[in-house]
Parts: sequence; C-alpha cells; structure tokens
Amino acid sequence: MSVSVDGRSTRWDDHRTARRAELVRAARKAVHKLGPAVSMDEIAAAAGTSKSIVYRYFDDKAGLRLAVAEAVVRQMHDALRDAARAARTPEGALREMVRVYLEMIESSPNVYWFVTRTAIGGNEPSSPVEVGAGRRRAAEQALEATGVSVGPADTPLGAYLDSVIELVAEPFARATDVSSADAAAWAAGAVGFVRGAGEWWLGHDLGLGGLSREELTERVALWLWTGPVGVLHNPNSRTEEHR
Amino acid sequence: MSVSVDGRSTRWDDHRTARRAELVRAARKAVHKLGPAVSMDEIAAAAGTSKSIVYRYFDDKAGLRLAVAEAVVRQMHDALRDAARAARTPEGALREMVRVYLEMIESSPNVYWFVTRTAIGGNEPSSPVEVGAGRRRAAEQALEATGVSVGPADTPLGAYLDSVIELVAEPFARATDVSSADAAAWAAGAVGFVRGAGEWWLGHDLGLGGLSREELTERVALWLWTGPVGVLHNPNSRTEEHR
DNA sequence: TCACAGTACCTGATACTCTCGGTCTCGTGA
DNA sequence: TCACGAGACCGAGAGTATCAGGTACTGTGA
Repeated sequence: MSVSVDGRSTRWDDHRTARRAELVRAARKAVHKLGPAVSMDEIAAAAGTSKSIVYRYFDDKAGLRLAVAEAVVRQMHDALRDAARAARTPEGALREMVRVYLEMIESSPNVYWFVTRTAIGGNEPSSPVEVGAGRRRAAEQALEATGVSVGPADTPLGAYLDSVIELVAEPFARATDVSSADAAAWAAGAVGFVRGAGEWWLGHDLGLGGLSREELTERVALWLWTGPVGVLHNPNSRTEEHR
Repeated sequence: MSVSVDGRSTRWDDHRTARRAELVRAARKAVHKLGPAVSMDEIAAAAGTSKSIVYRYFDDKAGLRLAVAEAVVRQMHDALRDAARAARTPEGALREMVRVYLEMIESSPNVYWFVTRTAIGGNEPSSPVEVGAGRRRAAEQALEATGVSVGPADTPLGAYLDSVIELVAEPFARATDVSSADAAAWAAGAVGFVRGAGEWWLGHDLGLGGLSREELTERVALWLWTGPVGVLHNPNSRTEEHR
C-alpha cells in the first residue's frame, strides 16, 4: 500500500534544517559580537531577518540558547576527544582537556557566558516552589523552577555540562576502577574546578603575578590530578608523563 | 543646634541601617519561599511594603541581591571558619568546609540559586563588547558587561565567591608553601569543584546509587585533597586525620 | 489526464500583549 | 522641612498575532 506523505510540508524539511542551522550560526556570531545579553531582536537583525522568523524555528529564547550550546558542544566535543586521545596517560588527557576548555573561555567569552550564564537579560520560565515538601524534593524543584537543570539535558547548561562531564570522566574512569556514578561526580567536580579557576583567573589575573593561560593549565591539571597532596610531595613535579 | 542636627542625622542613620537589614531579611525569606526568580514586587509584598521603598534602600535588584549574598556569606563565613578551626588537619578542615557548603545547598537551594545564578528573570546591566580589543581585555569586558564579575567584590557572585574562596584557600595555604595567588586560584577551583559536584548531585542523584550528602562530602573532600592519585594509591583511604 | 480551487508553508513587517525592573508623584506625619 | 510609603507610570524585551504575497502540493471533477 502507499503511505502518502503530504508533500506540502515535507518539501520544506531540508529547508527548515538548513534555515535553523543558519540561524544558530547567526545567533552565535551575534552573541560573540554583541555580548551574552543580546536580545532576540538583535539576533534576528544579525541574521538579516525578523524576530518572528526566529520564533518560527525556535520555541523561545531558551530553545535558541540550547541550539547554540549544542553547536558549541559539538565543536568542543571533537576538540576535547581529540585532545584526550592524543595523550598517552590519563593525566595527560586531563591536561589537554583543561587546555581546550580554557582556550575556549579565552577566545569566545561572550558565547561562553551566553551558554553557561543562563538567562541573563531573559525571562526564562520559572514557577514558585512550595517550601516544606522535603529538602531533596525542594532542591530538585528549585532547580527545575529556574529552568536550569544540571541533570536532564533539556536546558543549555544541562546539555553543555553533561556532554563535557562525560568526556572529562573518561580519564578518571580509565585511571581508577570506580563506579560510573563516582566517575561522573568527579567529572562534574572537575568541570566545576576548571570553571571556578578559569573564571577566577579572568577576573583576578591583573596585578597578581600574571599567570598565563598555560601556567594556569598546568596548575589546574596538577591540582585536579593530585590535589594538595601532590604539591606537598613534589612541589616541582611537572607530570609523570614526562618522566 | 549643631548637636541636635547631628542627633537627628544619627537617628535616621540607625533607622536606615535597621530598615535595610530588615528588607534583606524579608527578601531572603521571600526568595526561600517563592524561588530565585522572585520579582521585586513580590519581595516588597513579602516585606509588607511597596517596591519604591525597596528602591529607596537599594539602587537596583543587583544591589539587593548583593546584600542578600553578603548576609548569606556572613552566616556561612562563621560556619566555615568554625569548621576550619575545629579540624586538626588541613584536610579535615577542607572536609568540614565541603560539608558546610553542601548543607547550605541542600537546606536553602532557592537562596543559593538567587545568589549564585545571577540575573535569572532580571535585566541587570549589560553593554556591547567590542570584539577585537584583544583577547584578555575582551574577556574582562565580557564579564563586566554581564554584570557578573568574579573579580571585584561589587557584585553578588563576586562577593560571595571571593569570601568563600578566601576561607577555602586557608587549608591549602596551610598545607603547602605556595604563593597567595596560587592558593586563591586553587581555592577558586575547589569552590568550583564543590559547586560542580553538588549541583550535579542535585540533578542526578535519583537512580544513580543514591549518594547521600555525607557520602558526597567524603568523596569530594577526598578527590579535592588527593585527586585521582589518592584513589589509585589507596582506594579505601579515609583520611590521614584518622590515623 | 488535466485544470483549478483549495491547502500548506515560506517570508518579513508591524502591531500588540504582558511582565518586571526601575522611576515619579503626591499625601502624610514627625 | 523632610523622610516615609503607596500607587501610578514608563520602557525594554520576550513572546504572540495579523497581514499580504509567493511557491508548490493535493484533491476533485470533467
């Protein structure tokens, strides 16, 4: 039998896919140029179209933000994976990943903040949280209420972090024999570590000895891998990879 | 005559200080109850007053957010400092601090997000960033443009993080002989680590073996102190404090 | 089979609604 | 006089609705 598909809609499938990707590219460029608080009107103008067209392809600003994050993650995913594969030890893999991450922060801070600082200048959905429903439940609802869920990969930050965490967990899991939950928890912490140190560095670098990005990369990778214990036992240790 | 003028001025100074503190308390309660996306109208209503009164004592929402963050930090500062002093080793101090931090995340997630997730639902100041002004400069401007500066303690997140970082840096500096910049960079990473793991845990805890907060505290402290190297060399190691 | 009306989707401009941060005006009381 | 507080007001930006014109597909009846 013939499954008749209405061509009036399907004839636009390729067009829709291409148009959507085009809008994501334009949005990313607009964010890079105009800052993370760019408005939808500005994004539409940068794409050479009108706001209503942007809303034809994305449900709302959060949807566009998610698409931009996915594009960033796809690009970054490849770089992180290549860096990890090129290293000969788990520690080396970690160092390369720290480098890639810090390079991204430095090269395109606007896009980084757009993706990781959810809803600056936006009005993304939120709803009241009833207090008293139990601590854990309240914590989950608070996260969901903010439209920021680090768990489900249905928000920009969640998707962004989950993808990066998955990659970062690999050297830890490779070096140790721990459960996947532990590896993910460590990776989440590690990503947080790089973020914390990287963002601090951006804000404090001047007048404080001027750590270069390479110096920070080395330190962060060392601290992540061996913690203060490593500094204690071998303050001048580079890496075991170079021995 | 001049004495009475000074007296009147002093009386109003005390009133202003008290009124301000009262508004901060009310705001904090409103955030706790209604969520981090609470509006200024809602905060004013919770304080039993009108919005224009809130704006009499705070320049804008960011100013109120900063005041709430300062109140949180003051309370947390004491708990973190007490925890650090009660521990006999730097590692123990770090573990206690991780515990305090995770307890706060769990007990008052709405306030935590209000302070650390800048500008959810808000329109805090931003201005365009000229691309091409050099990478470092652009990065700084991007941060400043977002109203989120991790450096200067004139924003909620900056003040919040700097205060916590300063405390967390202490065990590291005590255990090692590194520069204060390195200690601060490590502490920034460590705070990020706790945030990353804690926020991940809130979003992923269900169905993943159910790490309790205590279990997470132990793991985070261990990973922060010894990294994967510590797990490799002594997977079941508790702490040196218990030797 | 083919012509044609109907249908679906595209575009962009423009007007509109709503929320919320922030501002202004005015009356009151010490 | 001056600080207070209530309530009206303003504007930015997210999101929605309407319009007209164009292209291509679909279904129907001759």
